[in-house]
Formats: sequence, structure tokens, C-alpha cells
Amino acid sequence: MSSPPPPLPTSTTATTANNNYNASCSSSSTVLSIKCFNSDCTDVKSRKGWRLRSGDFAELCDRCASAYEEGSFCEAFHSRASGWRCCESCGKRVHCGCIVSIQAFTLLDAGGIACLACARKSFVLTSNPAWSPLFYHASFPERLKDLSVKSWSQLAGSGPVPWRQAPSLFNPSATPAMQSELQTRMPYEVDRLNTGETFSAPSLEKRKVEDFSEKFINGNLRIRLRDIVENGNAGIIGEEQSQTPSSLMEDASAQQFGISIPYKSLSESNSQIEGSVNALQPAPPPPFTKHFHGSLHNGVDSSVDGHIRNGKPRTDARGRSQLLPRYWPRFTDGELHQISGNSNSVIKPLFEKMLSASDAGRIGRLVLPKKCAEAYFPPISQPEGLPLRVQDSTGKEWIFQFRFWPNNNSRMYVLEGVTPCIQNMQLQAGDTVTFSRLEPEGKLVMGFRKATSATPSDQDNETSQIGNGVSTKGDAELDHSPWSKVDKSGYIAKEVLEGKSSIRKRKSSTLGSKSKRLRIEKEDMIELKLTWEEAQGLLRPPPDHVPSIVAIEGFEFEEYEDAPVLGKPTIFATDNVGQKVQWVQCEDCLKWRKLPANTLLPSKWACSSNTWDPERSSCSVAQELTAEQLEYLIPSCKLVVASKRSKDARKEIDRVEALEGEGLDTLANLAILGEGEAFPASSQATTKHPRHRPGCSCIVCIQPPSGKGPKHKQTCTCTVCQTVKRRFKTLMMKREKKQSEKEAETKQSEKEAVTTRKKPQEPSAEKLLDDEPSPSSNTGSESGSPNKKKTVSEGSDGDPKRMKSSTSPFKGQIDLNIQPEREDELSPGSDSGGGMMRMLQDATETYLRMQRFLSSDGDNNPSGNHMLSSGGTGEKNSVMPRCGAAAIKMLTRIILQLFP
DNA sequence: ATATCGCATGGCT
DNA sequence: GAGCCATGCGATA
Repeated sequence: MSSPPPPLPTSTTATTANNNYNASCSSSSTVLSIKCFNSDCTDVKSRKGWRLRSGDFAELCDRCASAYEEGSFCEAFHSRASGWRCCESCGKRVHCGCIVSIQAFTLLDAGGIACLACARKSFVLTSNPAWSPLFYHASFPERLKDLSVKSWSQLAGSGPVPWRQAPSLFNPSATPAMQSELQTRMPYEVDRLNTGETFSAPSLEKRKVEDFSEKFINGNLRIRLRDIVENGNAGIIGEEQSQTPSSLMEDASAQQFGISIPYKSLSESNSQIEGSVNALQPAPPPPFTKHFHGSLHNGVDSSVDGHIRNGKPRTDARGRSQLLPRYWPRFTDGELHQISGNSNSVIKPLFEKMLSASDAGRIGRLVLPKKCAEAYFPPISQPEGLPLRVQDSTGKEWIFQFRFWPNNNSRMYVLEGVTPCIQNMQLQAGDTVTFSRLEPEGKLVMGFRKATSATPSDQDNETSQIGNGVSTKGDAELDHSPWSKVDKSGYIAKEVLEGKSSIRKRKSSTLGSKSKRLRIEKEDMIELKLTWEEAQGLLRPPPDHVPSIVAIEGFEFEEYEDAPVLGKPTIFATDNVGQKVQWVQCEDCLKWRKLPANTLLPSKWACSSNTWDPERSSCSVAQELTAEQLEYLIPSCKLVVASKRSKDARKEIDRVEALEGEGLDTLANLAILGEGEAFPASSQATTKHPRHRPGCSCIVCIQPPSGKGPKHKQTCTCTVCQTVKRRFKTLMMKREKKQSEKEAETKQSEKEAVTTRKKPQEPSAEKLLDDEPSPSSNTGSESGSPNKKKTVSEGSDGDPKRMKSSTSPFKGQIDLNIQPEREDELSPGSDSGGGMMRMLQDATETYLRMQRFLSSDGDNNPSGNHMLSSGGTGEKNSVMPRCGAAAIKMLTRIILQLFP
């Protein structure tokens, strides 16, 4: 770049950048002006100068370019401008009031500035991460307005330097406004680096190191951070870079530190990296170029943020809060490589976000974390925002509308029109989209990471399936080690201590949230009430499969790649000799059999499968338990699910108690919805629940995180809800009708006789029907009509837990893909005296018979709320209304009867 | 009736 | 308690 090429008519960067950031990346291709960018010069431009706010480069004539490169540009053209200050060290006058001069000085922690030369002697500097709006379509006026009016004005002065704030994203001290206006982010390292011997207190340095460590999760950076920590010298970074095993890492690392070196020619990406790296080195750097100027200046500015300068980095807490860890880019080198391809481009990870249901939904709006949007996307002043061109990992370009909505005196940023892209990537809720910037092009790249790759085992290794599905496990592993050495930060330490599970941690967090949101409100009678623990607990591992362990919300779960099976609920207990056993109920005879505690049972189990106790391998053999024993056993039992083994088992058991009251129902519901659907064998987990896979349309997966989305309200018309509700309603209504008619007749003639047999049924059906529209009426022990209540009491007189177990909704052979059309079979016209109703009635009666059988020993639920019984744990927030559960249970059985 | 838009709401951090 | 953000939901096309 030293020898200027022959003057070529090229575009004015500003204009080019207005339209297309890609175009701006190769700005020289557009011919708009041939004049030197310097308004004071009339020569023909021929060389690139400083980087413009637009992301392009000021194209200068030879003379101006030379002056710029020599650092004399301001002296030549801005001598009369304001903003001149003197170097605190050598006294040299330095212009601090223009974008050109931005590279020529550094702000000192203690105030004042240092010229480039002095700064070099004192500490390491990094590149200027000035915001590069290259990648967006902002109209120039708007960008100009945003940038020039806000950022620029700040840049011009020697006050808070914009891109010192920019690091904002990771810099706690920066305000959102700053972030939004100064989109340069980067140089977190600068903070730390600036804490060199000359300018900062050790404590500050340490603090900054911590911050720094938090910012970049990328492995390269970690390595660097490790090195930094180990060596206690930021300057080592540059050296370390050369020690990294791969060029990729070097590049990436360099990018991490020198990311947005703004003053580098487009054709010098490599040198940019070098420049930035070198700039980090305390040792004599290579010949200065404008790149280095940029780096230096960055360092300067970065070091001079008011906050830092005062030695009071109001950093950590706020910084962390400003960009939630879950948005931190956790790219592995492999991902970076894949995104950047094999080009010389380097990827600057920006942020990532796990798709929510609404993000991945049909609305086509991807909610962007505010901080991320303001930090990495172009500043927008109007709600309409601007189109944003994004390239996916395959190189395909998408244009989204980047905009915001006013929201509580704030903004809510969204990317609109993402549906095609989401679909193209086959993403769904739970998957993660990543945003990064391709340097030096400045392109915004959107990658993704399927949720599957975040399965426990994979997560441990941070294996990721990014856009191209390439595993980056190796890289990820490499990334980890360094963290253990930089855990000075509470955050970092936390992550490290928690088993280098940053992703898992995040997932856990997210899942936790989801889990909570899955709790169903009272009014959502038919909705699934399934928490993670519950779902997990009700599943059994597939045979002969070795699970991996993942901790979610403090509980350890076994995860399986293959589809799990619905396990049969059992009752764990200790026998007379103190041996742990489990009691399981035969599907056929309903007798309870004792099995070894460690036995995993399929969803269907019968006496004939009792290989552990041949003597009781037949339904004809009497039950070992007496009624009293059963009564004793069941109320106190905990439904321990074999697939969940936790060191917190006992605690979990308590929590799972409620499963008996609702989990089985929900699982029954699950079963109704389609086991096949719910657990496709070869796909990926969603955030909804680990067992489900992309494409799963089960009620769990399609349920909004809030757990009360319209899809599953009474008016929900989703396939699942329609199927469930229509069947339920149809069946129940017909049943009710028939029962009513029957009862009416019977009451007249054989009132007593009929009452004895039918009352338990009729109210149940009635109750079930009532449950839908009036869910809240189910929870109160005295709610609803006394009649109804009494009936319910009769119908489920026994311990609901027992009833749950006895009903055994886990029918592994259920046709879980029942077609709604088949509902036609249930048309009223066919039920009169038809087989369907008989089946229905039989099913119901069977159900009630079992209830009575199991409840014959009395009601152990003083509250009378059987289905709600949660074992007194009081931990269940999502309590399925009794009748809602009963409805599902009933429906389950009915469907089992109808569609064996 | 349906899709989309844009603000409102409220759970969560 | 403030702010974020996922989603709700009415208005509008």
C-alpha cells in the first residue's frame, strides 16, 4: 500500500456504502467520483485512506494518502481545526478531533492523551474497532445522521471516545445509547491492554482481564486470555498468536483482537491481522501502516474511556447485565472456519441467540437482544428500521428488515422476514442462530447451531453443528482449557466451575425458563402440564442404550440419542428385608408385582413379563400385596422414574410425587398426541424438552414457552389441540348425552339401581366437559356444584396416585398418529347403539372400575382433589386440574379402545 | 376469514 | 425495581 496505484476512478465510499455493504466492501468497483476524498484537495484519488463510518475507505490522492500514512494529514489539513492537544509524555501536538486523527493518539487513563510513539512505548494497543456499517443497507443520510451526529461528534472531541464505549457490548460501562451509536465493539482486549504498566492500576488490569475473559468465548481468545493471564503481559498475545496450532486460529485470534481494523485496505486482510497482532505487541512492531495507526488509536481510545480512565471501571456488573451471557458468541474455531470458509476472511463472532418459539414461528420475526442489536447492527432511529443483508453460512444472502418497536420507553429490536431463512436452515425453537461479521468484508453472517448438537454429551465437548453441519468438537475442546485459568471473573469462574458447560449452562437456563413456562395455567385445562423433570421422569431409556448425563436446573438427566420409550410408572419401596424394590402393575390383571428396583420396564408390562418372580408371572396368581399393604404403599410411594437418577434423587422424588397426579396425565396426553411424533428416532432435541425432535408437533413442542399460548387455549385450532379436543369433546358429549338420556329413563324406573352404577360415570363425563371451559372450578375442593364434587369424589375416591398408576396411560402401542378424520367414526349418527359407544362406555367403565378398585380403601386425599395431589410437596406450580387430567386420562383410554 | 402489523403485557433476569 | 424480551392480542389490511 505504500506505492500508490495509478489513479483509478472509483467510487466515493460514502455513496457506495449507502446502498450495499457488500458493494461497499469492494467499493472500488463503483465509479462515482474520482476526486480525492479530502475536500481540501482536488487531485484524483488513487489510494485508500482511513476507514469511513460507512465502512468504506476514504480514497485519497497520492499526496493525501501519503500524508495520512505518515501521520501528517491533520497537520496538513486540520491545522486550524479545533481538537489539538499535547501528548502528556512528549508534549507533541496531536490532533484529536477528526476521524483521521483518531489513530494518532491514545487517551490516557489519568487523562490527557499520548501520541502514537509514546503510546507505543508504554503499552500495547489494538486496532480501532470503529463501527463498520458495511453490512447494512442503511441509507447514507440515516447512517450519517446516526453516526455523524452521535458518534462522530463524540469522536471529534477528546471526550468519551465512541469506540471505547463500543466495546460496550462487553463493556459494562457503556450505556445502551453508547452502544447503539458506537457500534464498534471489540477491543475488549484494549481495556485490558491499556492497563499496562504505565496507565493503570494492577487491580484495574486484573479487573479488565476478567472482563475480557468474559467477553470472548471463542477459543482463540481464550487461549490468548490464558496466555495473558499466565504471562501477565498482554503483549504476549501477539507472540502467542504465532504459537497457536493453526493458521485458522491465528486468524481468528487476530480477528479477535484486531477485529475491525478500520484503516486497512480491503486487499490486506492478512496484513490487517498482522497489524492488529503486532499492534498488541509491546515489542517493536513492524513498520507502521495506517492499519497500525488504526490499531493504535483504538488502543488509545479504548484506554481512555472515562470510566476506565478514572480507574473506576463500572464495568463488570453492568457489562454483564448489558449483554446476557446467553448471547455471548460461543463460536468454536470450527464454526468460525466454516462460516468464513477457506477464504482469508476472518469471522468476528458477534452474538448468538437461541430461537424462541415466536422467533421460529411463522410470524417471521426474530427478536433481537437489544444490546446485541444496538451494538452490532446499524443504528436505526426510525421504527421502520432498514433492510439488513445477511449472508448465511452457505453464502446465500438474505435481506431482513432490521427494525424496532417502541417498548416501555425502550426499544424492542426485531429482524423481520426471517422465516424463509429459518426454514431454509431448518431451524426451530431451541436452535441457535449466530451472528458474526466477516472481516474485512464486513458482511454480516448468520449461522446456526442445531439444538441437537447441544445434547449433553455433545455439549460437554461443545460439539456444534453449524450451518454446514461440520462438527467442531475438536476445536471446542481446545477452547476449554484456557478458561480454567481465567476464572478470576466471577462469571468465568462460574462457568468453569460448572463444568465448562457454558452452552449447557445456557441451555439449562433457557430450559429452565421454558420449563417454567410450560407450566400450565389453571385455565388451560387441556393443555399439557409437563415440566422438564416430569417429562424426563416419565421416560425410559431405549433398551441397550448408554445415556449421557446432563444437568438441568440442578438435576441430572440421562439423555439418549435414540428415542426413549414411555416407561411404565412404578412404585419404589423397601421390602421387609430392607431391599429396594419396585412395584409394578400388570397391564392386564392390574395386580401389583414386585420387581428389583433397578429394573427398567417398558410402557406395557404384564405378569407374563415377570421373569424376576416366575411364581407370579401369571395373572392368575394372586397379588402379593394385601389391600392394606397396597393402601400403605401407594399413598406414600414416590413415583421414581428409572430414567432419572440424580444425586438429588430424594429431593427429586418429592417433586415427582406430583407426577402421579399430573405427569402421567400429561404423558398420557403426550401419548395421545403421538409417540411417534413426539419421539422420532433420528432427529434433534428441541428446547421444549430434550426428548423431542425437530418437526415434532406434539403439544409440548408446539406449545409456546409461556405455556399458555393461544395455540393451546380452548380456542386453539392447532392440529394437536384440534385432535385432542375434538375427540375429547365428541366423545364426552356423546357420552354425556347418552348418559343423560339413559339416566333420565333410568331415574324414572330404576333410579336407585342405575344410580349405583352410573353416577360415578356420568358426573365424571360431565365434569370433564365442564372442565374445559371452567378450569378454575376444578381446583377448589369446594368448587363447583356439590353434586359434581361429590361425584368426582366417588369417581376417584381412591388415591389419585393409585388411580394414575392403575390407569397406565403409557400405551406403547397407541396409534399416536391418529387422523382427525377418523373422528368421523365417532359421529353422533353412529354411536347410537353402535360399537363405538359401547367401546367408549366399556372403556369408561373399565376406567371407573379401576378407580373404584383402587380407591376402595378410602380417600387419602383430604382435599378431595385427587388429581391435584402432589404429595404435599407444594412444589408444583403447574397443577393440572383434576378433571382436566381425568379427561385426558379418560380420553387416553377411550382412544386406546377406539384405536388399538 | 386470514395474515400481518405494531403495541401491550407480564414473566423473568 | 428496572429492563429485557417472548408472546399476546387488537387493529388493520
